[in-house]
Amino acid sequence: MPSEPQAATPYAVGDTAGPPAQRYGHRPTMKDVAARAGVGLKTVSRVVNGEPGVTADTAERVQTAITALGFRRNDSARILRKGRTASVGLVLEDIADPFYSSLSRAIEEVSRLHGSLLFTGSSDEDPEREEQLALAFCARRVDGLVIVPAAGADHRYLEPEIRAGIATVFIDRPPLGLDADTVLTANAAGARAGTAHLISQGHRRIAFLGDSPDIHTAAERARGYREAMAEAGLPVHDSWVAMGPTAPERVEAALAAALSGPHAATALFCGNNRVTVAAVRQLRALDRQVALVGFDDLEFADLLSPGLTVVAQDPAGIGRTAAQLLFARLDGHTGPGRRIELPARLVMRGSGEIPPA
Amino acid sequence: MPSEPQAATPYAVGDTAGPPAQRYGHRPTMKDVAARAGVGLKTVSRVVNGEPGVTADTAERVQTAITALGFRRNDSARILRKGRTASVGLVLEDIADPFYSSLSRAIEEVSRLHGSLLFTGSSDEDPEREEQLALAFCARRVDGLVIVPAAGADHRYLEPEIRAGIATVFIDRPPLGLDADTVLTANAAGARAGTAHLISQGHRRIAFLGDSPDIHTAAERARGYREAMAEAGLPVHDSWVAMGPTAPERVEAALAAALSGPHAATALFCGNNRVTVAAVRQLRALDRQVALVGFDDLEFADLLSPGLTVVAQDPAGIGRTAAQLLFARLDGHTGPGRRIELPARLVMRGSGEIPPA
DNA sequence: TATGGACTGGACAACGTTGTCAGAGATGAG
DNA sequence: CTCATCTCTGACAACGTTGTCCAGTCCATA
Repeated sequence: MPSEPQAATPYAVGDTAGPPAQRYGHRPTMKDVAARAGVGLKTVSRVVNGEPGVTADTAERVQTAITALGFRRNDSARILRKGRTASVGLVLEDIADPFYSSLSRAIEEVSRLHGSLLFTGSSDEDPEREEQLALAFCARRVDGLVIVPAAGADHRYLEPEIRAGIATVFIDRPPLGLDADTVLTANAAGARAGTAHLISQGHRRIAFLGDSPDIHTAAERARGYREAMAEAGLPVHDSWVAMGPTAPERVEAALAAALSGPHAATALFCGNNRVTVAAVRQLRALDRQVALVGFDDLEFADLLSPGLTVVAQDPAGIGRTAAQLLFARLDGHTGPGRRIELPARLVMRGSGEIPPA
Repeated sequence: MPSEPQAATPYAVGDTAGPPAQRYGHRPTMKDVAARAGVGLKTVSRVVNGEPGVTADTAERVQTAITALGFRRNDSARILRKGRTASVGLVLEDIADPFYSSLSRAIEEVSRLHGSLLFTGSSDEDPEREEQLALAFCARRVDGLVIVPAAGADHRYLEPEIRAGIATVFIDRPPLGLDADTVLTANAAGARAGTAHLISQGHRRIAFLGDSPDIHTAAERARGYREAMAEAGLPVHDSWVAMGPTAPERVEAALAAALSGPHAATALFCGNNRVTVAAVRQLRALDRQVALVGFDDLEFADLLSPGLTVVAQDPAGIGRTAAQLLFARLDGHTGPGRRIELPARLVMRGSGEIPPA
């Protein structure tokens, strides 16, 4: 079984001793192709790139040599020479999260249309790792960056990069200390709509369980919740609001607190999909039917009983929009950062329509 | 709004006219740093790479110049010189599919420990796109490739690449026409176990709904199903087996066929998660309680009623194992391709334990 | 036959980095 | 004081590609 060494410095080219390029069992270069075809180096380049100025006859000789040697153009060298890398870096929280993987896919699609490849890295909500990843991408001279900011990250570290021309778009959460293109969901409005929906079903005591308030989306959703409550003239009891890490045990504790005591809530607004999943599991375990609206849609939401009422985001839309902003900059657009908010959509499936007990 | 041009050639560096490197608002190079610090070029290189042989005093002058100019080493050039790129390419079917995104995350983690960055691309089950992506990664001189073969792809196109030293690992499905490291789930065994479980619950007429038989995993799972049936001495009626595209409408039709007529099946084995989701939805719509076992676990499987019995794969394990094989090769391991099969696990949650009607 | 133009092919420098090697000072021994 | 040794530094070539530019060839025309 392979071993598992610690990386000295993550994201740095490993320091192999000895002469360079040794580990490749010799890669033929254009020079080799030229020698074999009996033509000049530049002629090979022309053939490879489909440039005009080569006789059909010569071109064919070159082609033959290329396939015979198994030549493949070295894009590293090409990149070095041309200055554009046709690649984009994507830093997000966790590619295994369906929300981010949908988003990633949308970015990939748009990138493909523009001929770009995609580097992806997960920050795990760690600002240091976000920075390492983003800067490693910059060192590779990606043309652009798409970043889901980690909680608490200060993005001024990107200033030299952006000045140097790396197009940068932030998604899901705004950057800190920087003006840049940003694509967000209308988190507060969505949460307000979700909460208002519960109120319209007759609920007066509604709990909010969300992620840490230093995560922008979590804070915004909490704000929307409070606004909706205030708008309806409803008080918010301390025991109803829990914000912090979303590990299932934490959610269970928060849920137990919210649903007990003299001020027991009759409905639940869950700040993200992890909370929703944990809460639904816990309610199932407790065998309690409590009204619930979650932020973020889930694949099986319609198959639960009752179906899960959610405030759905549009991850693919966010990704697509972000990528479009990015490539617009790469195509020459300049100007101050644009901020686009995509609406969230209330999807009623039953759990949010349970009346107060 | 940004425009959406068609890419001339996907994954090729865009042809910008004019002198190269123009779009960067000048990136300082080591030469610039050297000039500013009043030292030689190589000294800057030494400082940047932490090589010995530089006085603390000189090093500090260089550091100052670096931060003043916002210098960042150009890894493209470094790569060109050193020959190793510290990057890995991952080609899979669809990064938005939770199975593949978990897998991707695991590969990313191992890569990070080895100091490598990850290129990701989705083939959408199109062999041509798979090849385009893989070769584009090779042109960037990734050190290694991890590939989920698209249905019907012939992988001999990779021979020159592998000969040239690009470590290659196939996952989820074996390569065609090539000997290489491969990490698979024990698909047939898993499907056999799942089917046998239904049989042990008293079912005699069990349907199999799966993906196209030219997808290796689908074929293997079908084989496992047939083996289990044969082992129990049970016939397999034609109307029970449907293999093909997994769009919901197709699944609905197949399911209707399997559950009707004189040979109506009493239980269902679903060949992958997309089929399972479609089938569960359809059964719900028809309001029928039919025994069901699915291949692949689903996030909410325990929250359905009844809970979903599945044959669970271990995507993270597959990804981790594949990445370990890959880096073992990069660390010098040679020899013929290794083939590792990871077991699938039967998880009983209720839907597979419904008795025959 | 000479001349011009169109076309083809190749020599050369450059992209930004790193490996090699040799030079410049400083230090110590004889 | 000289020579050897050691430490630090920098000049230079090379990685594989592409842009520039010039030289040669071929044909048609004056």
